[in-house]
Amino acid sequence: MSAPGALSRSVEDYLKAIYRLAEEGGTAATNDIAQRLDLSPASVTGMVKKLAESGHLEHVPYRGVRLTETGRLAALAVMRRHRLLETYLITKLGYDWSNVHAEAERLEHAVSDELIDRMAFALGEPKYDPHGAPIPTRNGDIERTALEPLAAMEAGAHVALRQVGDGDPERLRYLKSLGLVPMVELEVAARAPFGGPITVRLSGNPPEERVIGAELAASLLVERR
Amino acid sequence: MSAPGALSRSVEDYLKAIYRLAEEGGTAATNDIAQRLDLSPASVTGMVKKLAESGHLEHVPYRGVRLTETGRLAALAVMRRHRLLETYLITKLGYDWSNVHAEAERLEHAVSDELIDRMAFALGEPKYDPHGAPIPTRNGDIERTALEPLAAMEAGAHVALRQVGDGDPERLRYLKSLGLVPMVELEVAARAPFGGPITVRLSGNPPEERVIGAELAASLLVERR
DNA sequence: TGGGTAATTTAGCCGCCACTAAATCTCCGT
DNA sequence: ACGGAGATTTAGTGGCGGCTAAATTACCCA
Repeated sequence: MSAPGALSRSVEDYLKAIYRLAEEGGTAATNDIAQRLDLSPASVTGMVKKLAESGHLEHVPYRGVRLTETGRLAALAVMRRHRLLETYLITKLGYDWSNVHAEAERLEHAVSDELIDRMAFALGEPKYDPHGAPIPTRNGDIERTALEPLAAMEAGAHVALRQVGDGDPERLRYLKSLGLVPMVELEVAARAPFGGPITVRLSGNPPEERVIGAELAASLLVERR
Repeated sequence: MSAPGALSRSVEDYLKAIYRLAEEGGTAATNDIAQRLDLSPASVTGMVKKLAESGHLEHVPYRGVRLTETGRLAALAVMRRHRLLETYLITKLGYDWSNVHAEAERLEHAVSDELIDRMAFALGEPKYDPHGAPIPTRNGDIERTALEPLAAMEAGAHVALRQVGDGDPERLRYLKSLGLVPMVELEVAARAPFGGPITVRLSGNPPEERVIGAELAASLLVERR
């Protein structure tokens, strides 16, 4: 739906979802894709066959799916659009970081590459979006970040918060209220055992402490200091 | 496709086309709609029936179509989105007025009203788009301009150019090269008979003359001075 | 190693929105 | 008043991208 020669909205959503799944867990299973896109597994099978025929991915029936280079580039183009849109909406139009996701999700299928490039220029060619996710370049290069979840850090670790998921507005509002935004420096003050909460100390004056549930801590990506 | 509770892209295109036709020539005939949207007349009949059932228009078979208030408001919402998008893209992102139409045409179906309102605010709530078309308000009010085509002016008439069509990039580039942009003051210097060209004098220093073909002159809307 | 369960695919379907071909209506001019 | 041209509608179809229900496959465990 974007510029000429474009893929359908559906196709773009599939490619993006498959890319993200591969990024996280290795192979993308039919079920995972269905869950991520809120579709029935049967629907996914159908689309996957079409995408295999169009050369966007390889499909071994009953096994899984892997993007081809073509598919990878298409997925990255969508992600570039999404992340630049989020950045633009927040920076230039006063959106709150907690609810830009939905708007970007619709626009990413409608904007042309020209518009995206103009936005990128207006923003000074940013490398990260406001949630800390790296923005792919026009050519499909993307920074391979080696971030770890906060949940994996041992007590005493010094880390910088680098990236948070952009999908859930409520969670984002909560994180912002805690001051947990990308680039904040943290020290892991304590870890409760058995999947309990993590306590972090914000480097401020005076330092403040935050207690973070295990699930939330698993979704915060940090870099060691 | 826009914000929640939205109409499909097709429906929005139909409503907009019908509104524009009614604005110009009174009733909107099946054939006119088909031509404007580049669809077969048979397709139009089908969609028109659906739109009648959904209460967006009244349809007297074999006669014509008229928008209901619901349909009118929906059409105006799309036009507001389109015109504000064009204004924003030109003003804030450096688009040329000759080719912003296609981009706006796609985006008008994807942007939320929140985004449009933010753009309007950033632009200072403009009343006209860069081609001179009035921008409907949030509430669906639109200025009823009483403009006449330049082609209808007699020799000696003093007019201001107020509005030009936004659809044809090449024509827009040509107009711009002639200095024929909205708000320019003109005097009709001469009219050739039998649908011949019109010569206008631009109020400048020194005044310059332009010869405009009849067809082009019919598409330029002016206001008497 | 044979089942049972969960994942996946197939089969058949539906809504949306186009299309062509054929039928029908309107209306104008003689 | 009527015949024909042109406009419009009906009938039947197709692609896209969903769905459910049923069949099939993979895999783990006893």
